[in-house]
Amino acid sequence: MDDVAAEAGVSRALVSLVMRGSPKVSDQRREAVVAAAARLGYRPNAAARRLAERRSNTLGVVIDDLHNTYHADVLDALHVEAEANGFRLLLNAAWLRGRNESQAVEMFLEYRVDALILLGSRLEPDALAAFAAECPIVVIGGEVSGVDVVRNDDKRGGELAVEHLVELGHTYIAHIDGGEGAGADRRRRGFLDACAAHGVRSVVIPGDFSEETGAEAIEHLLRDDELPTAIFAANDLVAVAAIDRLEAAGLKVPDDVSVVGYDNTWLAALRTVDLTTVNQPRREIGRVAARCAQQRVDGRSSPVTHVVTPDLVVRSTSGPPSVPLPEVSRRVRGGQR
Amino acid sequence: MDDVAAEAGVSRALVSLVMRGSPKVSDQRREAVVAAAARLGYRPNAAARRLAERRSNTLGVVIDDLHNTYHADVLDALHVEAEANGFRLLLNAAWLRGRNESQAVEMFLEYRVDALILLGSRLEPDALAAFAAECPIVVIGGEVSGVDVVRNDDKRGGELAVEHLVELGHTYIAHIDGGEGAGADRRRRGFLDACAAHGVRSVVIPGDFSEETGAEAIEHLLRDDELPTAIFAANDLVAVAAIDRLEAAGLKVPDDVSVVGYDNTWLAALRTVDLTTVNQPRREIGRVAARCAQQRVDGRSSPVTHVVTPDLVVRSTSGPPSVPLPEVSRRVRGGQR
DNA sequence: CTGAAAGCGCTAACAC
DNA sequence: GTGTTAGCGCTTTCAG
Repeated sequence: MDDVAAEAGVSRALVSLVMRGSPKVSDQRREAVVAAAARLGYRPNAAARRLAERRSNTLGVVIDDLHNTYHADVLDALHVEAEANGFRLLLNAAWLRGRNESQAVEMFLEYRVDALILLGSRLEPDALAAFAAECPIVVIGGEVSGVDVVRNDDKRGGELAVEHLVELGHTYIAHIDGGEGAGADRRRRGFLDACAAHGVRSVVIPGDFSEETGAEAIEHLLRDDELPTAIFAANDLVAVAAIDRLEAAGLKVPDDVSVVGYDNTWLAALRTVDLTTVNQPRREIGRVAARCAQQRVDGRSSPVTHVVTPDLVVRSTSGPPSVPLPEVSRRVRGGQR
Repeated sequence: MDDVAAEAGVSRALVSLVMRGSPKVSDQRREAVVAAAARLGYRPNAAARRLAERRSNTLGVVIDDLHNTYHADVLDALHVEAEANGFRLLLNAAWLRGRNESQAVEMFLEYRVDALILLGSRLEPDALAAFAAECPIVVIGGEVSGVDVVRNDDKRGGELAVEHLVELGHTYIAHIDGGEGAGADRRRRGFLDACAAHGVRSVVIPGDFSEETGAEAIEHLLRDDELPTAIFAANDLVAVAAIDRLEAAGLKVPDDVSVVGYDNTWLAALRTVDLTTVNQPRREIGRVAARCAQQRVDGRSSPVTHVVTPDLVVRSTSGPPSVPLPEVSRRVRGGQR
């Protein structure tokens, strides 16, 4: 830095001002400094800067599972918003399916990031609380208390799926459960409540968020006397696996069975798949999370929970049930179109 | 740190030694220091440390496209290997499809990472060279010179696909090209060379790595008088889109047309898809890249290119052609199984 | 093992 | 606008 100052014929302080874009520098000198820096190949040292400054202007983002493309969309929005607020993003993935999440968080704590954003955290509440005492934390998609949380309204999502199917005329709907997965219990709750509210029969098949679950659930259903005419899966992957198994059994989707997923992932949008699914407004989630972190950095001390509203994306895996409908329902169906 | 030293009743230097795990500290004192640190909630400041140390013990990883799940696997391996060598990984995604890659790289340069790993870089050779002058760079999947490169042998991959199809008895094979995509030209080269070597008819349909390409290519082929009995797609996504379009046209895969993809992504492994595809040894790629970076940090100055060998994963989208085969070939087919 | 001292590269006050 | 003076929190060196 001294070298740059010498090269530009100014003081080191002036160089410092230019480097962080202060407005109170004359254009002439600014250019001289920039030119000198370029000539010398000077690049400010981030470590030194953050040591001298109080804050790092950096948000640490820990991603539970990089394989989940859903996270990527949230990150996009997060990045745009963070950038707009003068923050940089530093990522770290919690490899090995959550095993190293603490490590990832601690690394960022040592880096003294201004705030931490956890995408799909599996941290124990205790561990999370301990970390939250050191640094503002925003959890996306989680359910913990004591930290900021941004998530979609899974219960409403479950309701949306059921409402859609009921409107199509279905009267017996199955739900393939997501087990311990994030939001799975709320999705189930929404499913059950909506089924009860609309007076349709329902059944819940236990499972998790995996592909195997989808196939096994169908096996399970096929053993019953009566197959539901519609299935609401805990997420898109399960839905796709279920469809695969249904078709292997000679059933047509949506003619014989309708299937609805959750998350509106990249997979659901594939034309081969073209899955009707509940969409999480990822960009909004990212935006809200970034703003949330910003506010915590700016001093707000009490954590809040933001719930964003999901919506339904109707594609080609849902349709009216194949059983002949009574005249009345048929008219309703027509009105739907 | 002074506080911890006081609390533990030792010198600050000793605390420093303990914090970075030096072996020449008695267990007794070490424990005293650790306990004191825990009691005070002390956490070393990474910025201060890297300012004082020469190196940062950190590798910066820039990911071109987080939506590409292929990268996630490479990262896993990268992380394991880096960790084993005492390195930490810091990620940054080049959002907006390559537009911000320079920014991401510069950020890491300011952080003074020991080396940079670029996953799927789209940087101009000039820009890359400029960065490489400041910090060792390893490009994964690229093709540039002047930096370390780790990539799979795309040409061999193309050959593998053709060899597999020829063994099944195919005599007219189409290739849906990957255009400007990474490695696409080499895949095409391998395809053409192998077709020539085995004396089978070939046709190349231009495209890129997108889903649209797969569908359009099939439209294109359907307009011809004679449909190839097998298709080698530039990547898995294209292959899946092609299969979709083929089936929409009433053709069966693999009965009427065999399809082979490239990359062995998560998508190909989905049971619904079950795509025969060329597999890139991601873990090996990750491992080699980490080792490469390590060596550069340790002093090796001349960049090298590592080419790892792909292999074929045979699944259910490839099979013998439907046209009746002469007796001779039929026996070959049998021998294959 | 300790204690002291110097310095990593930068920012931040303060006077000029 | 500019130069000066302190540190930021840690590592490192070196004598004891």
